[in-house]
Amino acid sequence: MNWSGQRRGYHHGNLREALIEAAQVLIAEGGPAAFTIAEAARRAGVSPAAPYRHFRDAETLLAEVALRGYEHLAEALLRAWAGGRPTPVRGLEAIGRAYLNFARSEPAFYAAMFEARLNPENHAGLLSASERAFAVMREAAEAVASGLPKGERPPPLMVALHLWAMAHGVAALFGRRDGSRRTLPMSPDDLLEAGILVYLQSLGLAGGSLAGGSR
Amino acid sequence: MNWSGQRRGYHHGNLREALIEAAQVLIAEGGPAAFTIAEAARRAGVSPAAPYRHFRDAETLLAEVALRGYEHLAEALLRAWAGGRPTPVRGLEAIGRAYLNFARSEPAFYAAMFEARLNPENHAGLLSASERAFAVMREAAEAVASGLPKGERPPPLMVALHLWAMAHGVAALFGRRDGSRRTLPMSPDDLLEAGILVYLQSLGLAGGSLAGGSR
DNA sequence: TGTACATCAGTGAACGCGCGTTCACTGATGTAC
DNA sequence: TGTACATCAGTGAACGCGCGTTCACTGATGTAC
Repeated sequence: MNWSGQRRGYHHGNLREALIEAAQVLIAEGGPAAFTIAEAARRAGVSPAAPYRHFRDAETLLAEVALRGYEHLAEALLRAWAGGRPTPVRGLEAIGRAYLNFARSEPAFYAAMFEARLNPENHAGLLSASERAFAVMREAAEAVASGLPKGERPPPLMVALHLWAMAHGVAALFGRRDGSRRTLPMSPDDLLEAGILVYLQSLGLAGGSLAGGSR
Repeated sequence: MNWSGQRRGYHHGNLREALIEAAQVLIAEGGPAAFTIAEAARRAGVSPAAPYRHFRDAETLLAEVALRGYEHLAEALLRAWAGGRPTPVRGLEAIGRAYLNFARSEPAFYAAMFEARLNPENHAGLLSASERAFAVMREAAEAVASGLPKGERPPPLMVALHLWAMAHGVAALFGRRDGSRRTLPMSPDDLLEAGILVYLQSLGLAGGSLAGGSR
């Protein structure tokens, strides 16, 4: 075994992981289109044929990055939710922040998940992994809704979808760190947080005046 | 001149437009990565060198598609807004619908605009074109805000950004017509409309109960 | 109306490139005995 | 502990491919006179 990532001669020891990491670097630098098997192999210090011992083809490697992305996102959202403590509303806001933060701090995962145009049918586990991530938002929406009087409860699934859409929209439009980012009068974080607050207030949660500022 | 698009011998007559259209078909089929100058030339019935009489390089052609996309989007949003008639709130909802509809009915424009990773600095006019599209949302948000008592007005720019983010999020996550689309208990249109309604209600507009349904 | 000519949008051949993938192979690893 | 051997993760050379782009060229167009 090779636990520190150094080469040690003919056998790499950890090539599968090294290739995934190299792919992430390439994707983070230039999007899914910038990832090639040949370049990933080069960066892992290995011949261009070596990756085929670990992945059927290039798209399979890309799908593995996307899969791990969904898993990491699910973990991050679950951590942010924190079982709905201190309150479900706070938890929902934290989920939004975590989503945005994930998009920014893991651009390779994010791009593999949402910009690579992978067909989930061709990659076992991709769809279910994305569903596990969404399930966290759904759970949060259900907890929030259940805090409302029975006659005033919005459909939790709808609330979860709105949360996802708002977080995704802010992340996609304003969350990029690179040059394509637009200048804004407020940080993406504040923008998203304000959006979630406005939305939740409408449901009878997260009271307080909104006029005149985002916080 | 050639007003019907047929070739007529050595000179194409309308190659620039034919290339842009071919590019759109390719992008609609497989995203920005599926667009190549060579294939666009082939589809326009022309040698691979011909495009260089009209575009400096491949990225410039792609940027032209994105530019036109922003222009078409601005037009579509302006039409939907309709000067804020019958009411600003209705106009804002119509803008949301139009945005979503644009993403669906013009997948090539949409992908060139948001998935091609074009740097606006490298393509004159791109940034300002996107700003013109956003200006419509901003105008709508200002009209909506000005209908509120002075002390309760949210920052119109923030409202416009929230609208954009929500519409973009729904379009990106659920608006695709292809296989990567997730199954939903409601149409993307209804989802977005409900989201906008919930949001606006919080601002003291668009009254009515939201519990139990999306409309 | 006819002709000479400048313009310029096309051609087609060629280039170098990097990619994905396959193949027979080789050498390191680890296990059975 | 030592040895034979199966396994399998690597090599490196090769392939065919399609791309972006350049170049000298050609032929259609339209304008000046």
